[in-house]
This record gives sequence, C-alpha cells and structure tokens, in this order.
Amino acid sequence: MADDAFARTLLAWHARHGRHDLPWQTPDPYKRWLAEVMLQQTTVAAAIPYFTRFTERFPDVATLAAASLDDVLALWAGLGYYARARNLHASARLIMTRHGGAFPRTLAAWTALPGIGPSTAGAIVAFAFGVRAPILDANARRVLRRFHGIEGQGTLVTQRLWEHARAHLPRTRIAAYTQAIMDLGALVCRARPNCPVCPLAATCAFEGEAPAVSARTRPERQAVMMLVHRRRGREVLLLRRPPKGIWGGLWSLPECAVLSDVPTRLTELGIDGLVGAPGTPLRHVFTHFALTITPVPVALRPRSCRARANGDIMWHPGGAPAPGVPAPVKRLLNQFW
DNA sequence: AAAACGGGGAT
DNA sequence: ATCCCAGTTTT
Repeated sequence: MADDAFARTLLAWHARHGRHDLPWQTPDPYKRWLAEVMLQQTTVAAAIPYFTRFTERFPDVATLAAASLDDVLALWAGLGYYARARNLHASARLIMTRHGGAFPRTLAAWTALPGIGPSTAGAIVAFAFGVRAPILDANARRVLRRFHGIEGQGTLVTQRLWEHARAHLPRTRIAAYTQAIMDLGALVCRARPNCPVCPLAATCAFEGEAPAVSARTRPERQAVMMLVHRRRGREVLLLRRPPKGIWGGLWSLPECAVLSDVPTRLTELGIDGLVGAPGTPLRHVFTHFALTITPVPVALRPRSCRARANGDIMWHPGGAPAPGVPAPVKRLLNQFW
C-alpha cells in the first residue's frame, strides 16, 4: 500500500521548511537517546545548551554509566524533572550490563528502560535505526487531533490518536517523517496555529479552538529555607534530598514549614547558630502548586556544629563548582553571596 | 483513571 | 499571569 497523502505532504513540506540543524540530528543512538529524554516536557531551546554540555562531559554511554549520579545531577540541575536524570543514569548502566554496551534496536527493549515510554522509544528507534514506529508527543498529538477533528481527552481519545499516528506512518523515510510531524507541530500547527501556511490545510478538519476551560487556582505553599553559614559566610550548609519525590537526589538547604520552627529544626540538625532576620521571600511556581520561600540566614557559632560533611551533608564554598541544586535554591545562593 | 513531576519560554 | 512543552511513572 502506498504512503498516504498525509505522510507524503508532510515529507515534502519538511524538505523545504523543516529543521535540519539541531545538534542531535545524527543517527548516533546515544545522542538521540539523550536528546529525547531531555526533550520530555521541555522545549528545544531550553534543551540545547544542556545537550551540548552533556555530550562534551559524557561523550558515550560507557562514560555516562561510569559517572556518579551526583555528577549527572549537577549537569542536569536547572533543566527540571530530575527523575529523568536518575533514570538516564540507571538506563546507561542497564545498557552496559543488559545489552553489553550496545544500544537495543527494538521498541520493546527501549520501553523496558526506566523513564522511556512508548513515544520516546518510538522517536529513538525511528531516528537512530529507521524503525517504523509511531510517536505521540505534544506536537504529533496536536497535529493529529486537529487534522482528524478529535476533541476531548482520556484514554479512549489517546488510543484513537495512537491509531492515527500508526496509520499515517510511511513505509520509508521514517526518520524524516518523524522529524516532519514534530516540526509541523512546533512551527506551524502551534497552540495558535498558522493555518494559511500549513501544507495540510486543504484536508484538515480543524475549525477553531474549543472554548477555553476555566483556569483552576494553584494551591499556595510556604517554606522556610535556612542559609546556615560558617567561616564568615564563605561556606553554606547543603543537605541531600531523599532520592524520591520533588528535587529527588539534589542538594538543597535545610527547610521547615514556618519561621517559628527554625530553632527546632536547627536543634534536630545539631546546629547552634545565630538566627538572622528573614530575607525577601522568593516565589517559585510549579505545575500544580506555588511555593513561597522565606530565606533565613543562620550564622554558625564557632566549634558548635555536629553536622559533619558526609555523603548527605556538604559545606559548600561559594566559588566551588556548583553541585546539583534546584533552580530556586540556586537563586537564593546567588543572592546570598 | 488520576495525580505527580520542574522550569523556561512564549504570549 | 497563564499556557505550553520531543511524556512517564506512581497511586
């Protein structure tokens, strides 16, 4: 059966108007894997500098597998969704042990790795090996939804979209086609679409946006972060966060819910310090809640701290290479020094 | 089936 | 301020 008009039209459009100069546009499976993981819920522009640093520091899967999780998280810090970095590191080790350092070529083998779902696996095998696999990222989802006039959400709608994604796949030129549907979504069929320049406009079912759903309010949360410093502010105490949950495995500041809890929290940590005046609160907005962080300086009394540096506690000197800290903590530290 | 997960960029 | 993004995992 011949490729359908959808695929032929997209491929023709992509040759002239698609992206051809992204740093990960090579058949190298390592680069494709790294890029696809970085691009989960992340824009191309945000990912590029991280991709460049990563491939310089960890040029291949063996190097990545041999690195410490701390080094990987430090390079990932600021990109968000830190579970991706933990999964990437775990996957690198699995590729070394389970696959002898050779990248698998099947969808099933890729989805068996942590952090790799059906869409990411499809993109990797399509780009790296030309395997005829569909993707359903945000771009493909939006293009297919509009082209086929599919509204609503839920598992049933997602199933239908996957069926369309599979049905449109051409027999050849899979990598170019996969790039084409992504590019159409990113460059033309955006949230606010540019239908007049769209190659699919003549056969597209899209008629206009559904009425916008009312924005739900984000819960507000509060936290106090302590800047416990010694040596006249030259070093600040960092604690490693638990491996699971928000900012898992990253370094952060000692924390408590409200200002009145500060003395108790310091006692728990074995710290005898002079609590200073709270600084300007910092607001940090997440997907599903907003956090207002009140920074409090704490000057450590000489020879009073039982908090010794170990694998989960660090006295961080201002000038040293940045460890993996979440973005708002980085801002607090920069503001402190 | 729904919730959880982070932060940057566009509008 | 709000929306969106080369989605997957956990509950």
